[in-house]
Amino acid sequence: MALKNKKSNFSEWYTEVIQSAELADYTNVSGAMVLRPNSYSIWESIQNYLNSRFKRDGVRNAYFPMFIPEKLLKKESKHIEGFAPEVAWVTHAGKSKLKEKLAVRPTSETIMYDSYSKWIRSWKDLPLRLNQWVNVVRWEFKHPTPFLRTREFLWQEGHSVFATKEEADKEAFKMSRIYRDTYEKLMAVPVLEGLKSDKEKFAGADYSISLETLMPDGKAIQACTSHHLGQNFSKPFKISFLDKNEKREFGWQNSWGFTTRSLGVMIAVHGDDKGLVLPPRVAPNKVVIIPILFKGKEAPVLKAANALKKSLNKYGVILDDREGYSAGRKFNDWEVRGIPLRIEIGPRDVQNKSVVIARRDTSEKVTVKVSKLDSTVLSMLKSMHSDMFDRAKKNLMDSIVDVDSVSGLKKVVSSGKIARAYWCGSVSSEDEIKRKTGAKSLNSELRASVRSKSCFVTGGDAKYLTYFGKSY
RNA sequence: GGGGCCAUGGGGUAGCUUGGUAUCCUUCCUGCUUUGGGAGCAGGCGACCGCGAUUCAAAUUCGCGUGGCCCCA
Repeated sequence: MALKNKKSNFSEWYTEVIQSAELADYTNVSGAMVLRPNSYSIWESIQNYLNSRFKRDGVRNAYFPMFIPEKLLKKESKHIEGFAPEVAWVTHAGKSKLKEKLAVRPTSETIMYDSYSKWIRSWKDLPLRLNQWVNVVRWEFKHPTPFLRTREFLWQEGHSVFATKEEADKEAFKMSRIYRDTYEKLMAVPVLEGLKSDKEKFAGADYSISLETLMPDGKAIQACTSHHLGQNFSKPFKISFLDKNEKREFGWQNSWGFTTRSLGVMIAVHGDDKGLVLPPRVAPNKVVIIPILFKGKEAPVLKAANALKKSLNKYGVILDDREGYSAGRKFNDWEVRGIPLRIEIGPRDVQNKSVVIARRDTSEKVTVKVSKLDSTVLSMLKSMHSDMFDRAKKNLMDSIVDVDSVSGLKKVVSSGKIARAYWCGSVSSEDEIKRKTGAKSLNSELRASVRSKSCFVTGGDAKYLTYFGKSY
């Protein structure tokens, strides 16, 4: 069963990869999908990585309820304004109507900060930095796509309170850095890090830092976000403390989240016409061993294959000793699932004390002596990661085009690329861009010099060097 | 937000115009023979999205619902 061509028919290719690699499945509820073990185990790799980074930094995990009373959700006006159209409500228990309807969390600022206000009394209680791994529900009416846009998804959301704005600022950028490492060092996905525009920032934030990248169909996608909330929530939620001078102050807050959308981005960026290609560091199983069995000569090959499995166990090895399937069939089975390295061992190899190793991303095959297997596997996994990242990075960079007019921007984004321009950042000019080109701002460079540059829309002073694109 | 297309075994499909007990491929199961790139032969399990209407008879026509895909903003 050959897959659709990724380049010419991305969305069908994407759907097919997800089905044939057994990553996810649809359910009877639109936009609610099953994460099958093949994708959930990748999510677990991401969890492990993020948890270790968070904990090393002093963040602790907790759990808050999924039901948020209506009046809590409404406490911060911009926040509820942004989320209201997508909130799913619980209104009944059995046949009886609830006195106050309950929101199924679209995000947990409001329920967490209600607790925070009770716990924080003194400067000694700060900083408070908690994270939770949960599901959230946002009842969108755009077409759902597995991982990329679903009505229920999994994420981690971190929520912190600091005594000063400076500390909060520092953390917001640090978290963005951790996310960037997760994409780039774990998943080999290059991203653009930058500031969201006033129009596109999180509902209730002072500013949002995001990571953005480009999908193979030429649409950009927001990969994750880290928000500085200022005192926008601490005031209505009364998160205040007595400082060292016995003065009552409101806390400075951040929230930051990383979702299962990242799996979709990774699948799309790295997959090819044979199926999924897993970056080695997220792959729960990095190696599959396929014994080549000939009738009457099975025993020595299987014995050698089992010995290999034992010696490579730390990489998470699958030994495919299923009977009745041809070797070629097994090759294809594991290629669809994206296992980074395949080791073939047959009678010829047993004789020579060698094996054949094939790389999933390049299809390159090498024969190595068993004595050098461990070091070869290690170095192949390493170069596979960096090659995958470099290829994707080059592709992303080649897709960025500088423009200095709205018509120029339209041309670039219509050709499936990302436009970059000096920009004033105003909501009105972003509305104009959207209307004339269908593109949105993605984010703006954190460290670009904009001195004496003028805005490509209004001609006034530019404040940002900004990326624009059609987007998910 | 606006417009268009579609729904048939686990996956992919034919049949629909012109109503008559559903086609083919694949997966899966059994057996034999195979295995260095999706093996072969024989046999087997498995389906018309839901509700209603028209009709002797509905996968096919009509209405409503549910779900999916595409295009435009």
